[in-house]
Amino acid sequence: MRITAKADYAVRAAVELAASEKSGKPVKGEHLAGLQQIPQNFLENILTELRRAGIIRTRRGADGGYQLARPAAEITVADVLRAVEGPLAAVQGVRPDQLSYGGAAERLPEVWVALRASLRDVLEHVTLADIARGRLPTAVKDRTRPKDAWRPH
Amino acid sequence: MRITAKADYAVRAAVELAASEKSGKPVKGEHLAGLQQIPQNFLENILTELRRAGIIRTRRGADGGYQLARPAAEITVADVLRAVEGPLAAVQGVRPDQLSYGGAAERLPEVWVALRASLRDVLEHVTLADIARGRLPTAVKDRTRPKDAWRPH
DNA sequence: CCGAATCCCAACTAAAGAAGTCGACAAACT
DNA sequence: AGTTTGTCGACTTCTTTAGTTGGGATTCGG
Repeated sequence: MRITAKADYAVRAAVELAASEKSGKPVKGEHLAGLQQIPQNFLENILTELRRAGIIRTRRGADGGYQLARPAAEITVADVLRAVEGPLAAVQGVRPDQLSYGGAAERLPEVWVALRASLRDVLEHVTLADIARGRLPTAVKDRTRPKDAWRPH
Repeated sequence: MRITAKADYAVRAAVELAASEKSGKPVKGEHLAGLQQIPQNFLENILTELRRAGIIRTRRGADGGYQLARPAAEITVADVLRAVEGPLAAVQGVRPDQLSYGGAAERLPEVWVALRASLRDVLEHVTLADIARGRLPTAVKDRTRPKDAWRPH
């Protein structure tokens, strides 16, 4: 249940691209790395994966750089995470809908499926534009509101 | 966002213990391993962690074995997962409530907190008794009902 | 009190994943 | 042509995962 550095970097970089979407100009790797304090070489590896997934577009040469391939309001955090890690939730590398257990644990897969559904509830509804603009959707706000949401559990 | 073999084994073993709760007798490691097809030595390591976390009780010698330390209806899946892995969600090992980013990603921690909250929504409401008896709470059922919850995403 | 059954614990290992780094190469612009 | 920038594969280092092994400590039945 951990979010890796790679996944975190991917989202942060994508959000920065969302923020400079209106300029229309590509952002250079070096600049992007500086904005979010991410090791540049590592970041460029990640950006290449995002390009292969069709999330960003790139240009080489002077005046080159990275930019979103689609409007920021149409790219969700789930899209970015799936591009750099695989499926959102997996048990020992297997997707929860393909599991089958015997004995008393027979109904356990349903729990894993529900878990995945609740991840999707959040991740598929927050767009890069939402984060960049600081206007998070109610699906998120409602879940951060309860005082104990911020408890260090 | 993956559930490790260890976490999966821990929950399955705990559910089996829940199922034989009424017998009042401890279940042997070898038997438990057989029931869920888990490597016995590895399982016993895990069970020791569960004991140290106060989730199960053990007895040695002939007639020894493992049993739940509290009623199965009072132990949630989240309890078991926290016992064997750390906190439910962490970004690069840091709990989401302690993060802070600059630039356009400033609001990103709220997304991670919402994510964790939605994990808790499921995991803190399903008990071992629920799974063993096959009666999952509505918090889970509602999330497995939509047809696309089982889609291979 | 002896011996068998059972859990306890620390140490070890092999394989994979995480987090980067590096250097040569390919495209684009001036 | 030459500089700027992204592309790609290979490599490294460290940690985690998924176990295994072997001896030690408890408990019980006889």
